[in-house]
Amino acid sequence: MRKQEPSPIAQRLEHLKTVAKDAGVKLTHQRLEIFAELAATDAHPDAETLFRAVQSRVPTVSLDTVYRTLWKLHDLGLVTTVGPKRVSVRFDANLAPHHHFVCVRCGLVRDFASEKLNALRVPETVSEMGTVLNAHVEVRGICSACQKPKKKNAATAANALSKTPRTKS
Amino acid sequence: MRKQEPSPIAQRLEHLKTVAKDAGVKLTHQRLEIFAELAATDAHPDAETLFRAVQSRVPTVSLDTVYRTLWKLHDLGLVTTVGPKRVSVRFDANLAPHHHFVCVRCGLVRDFASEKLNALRVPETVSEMGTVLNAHVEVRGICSACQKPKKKNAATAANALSKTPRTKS
DNA sequence: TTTGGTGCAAACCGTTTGCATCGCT
DNA sequence: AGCGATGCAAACGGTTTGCACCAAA
Repeated sequence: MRKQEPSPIAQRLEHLKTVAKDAGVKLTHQRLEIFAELAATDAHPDAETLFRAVQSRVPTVSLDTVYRTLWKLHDLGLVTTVGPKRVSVRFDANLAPHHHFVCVRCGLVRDFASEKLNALRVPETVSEMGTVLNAHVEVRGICSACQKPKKKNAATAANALSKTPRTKS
Repeated sequence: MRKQEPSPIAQRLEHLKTVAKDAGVKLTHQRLEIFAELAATDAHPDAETLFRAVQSRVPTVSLDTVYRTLWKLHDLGLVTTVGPKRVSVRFDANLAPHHHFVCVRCGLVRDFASEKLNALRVPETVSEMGTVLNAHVEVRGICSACQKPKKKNAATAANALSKTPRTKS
């Protein structure tokens, strides 16, 4: 997946078709529209925003379908979600610069320190987006607890929420 | 979780006292307990988790107080939240490695690319936490739209959600 | 026909808010 | 007394789920 292609959106649609066919899921009109809408933006819309957008072209679509489609695409590894998890707000009293390890399976978030990473500089491009306050690295992975299926105490302190592990990748 | 330091927790509590006194907010028993609980962990608990923890020592506290306290501490700059915003899940169809600029005011999230940042390596410490899948940089700041108070189109495509801007005051 | 997808409405759950009370200054 | 903080319960809003219907294989 290099860049410089004329249309990453088209590519994404192509990828969608491949994966969908491969997985045996139907590519309905709604699903195509929803994915197309999402693939065409980098604004990381939420379900409702996508819903409204799609609705203007497919008036019969329902919000539920948007949700179901998005999670299905997520299961297929075609879309990701931003942030640690689709759950509650999480708080942090550590004001010192630090970074996050996020378990995509259980939602656990743990800090780690790194002088090197603290010192990283962001490209000037970002300045055009707004004033930078700070930056940190977010590492995604599977935490140790989640790797041993024996233990069920997945998140140690931050779970009790895993129903259908929406995780894919 | 080692504590060779003179205890960052104590430091945080000290900071809390200073800031609170300075801002003229009362440091009630509940607030102290809630903050202490949060300051003592790096597990980034959610409100309910903190609630349960505090409850064992202060059986009379209510979940509402935990919420109100946390947001108050947030307003005072004593705690931060993890993730883009305390709102809906946001989706992303961009599977290529990329990074995020997040506006802390309106919640806008935009992508930016950077070869250098793509190449960053995380310290080995992280491996102890779990298997690393990927890593990206999350930059926090104020987006251009939010900086001009004249325009009300804060998030351009990703808002319509700001009620009481919990941001500072 | 069988199966998966969709729409609708109700259920769920995390979070917020109105209001009366309580405690500190 | 005055005022902020708290607890309770109700309200809210985003997300999920059960169920019946529809469409494609």
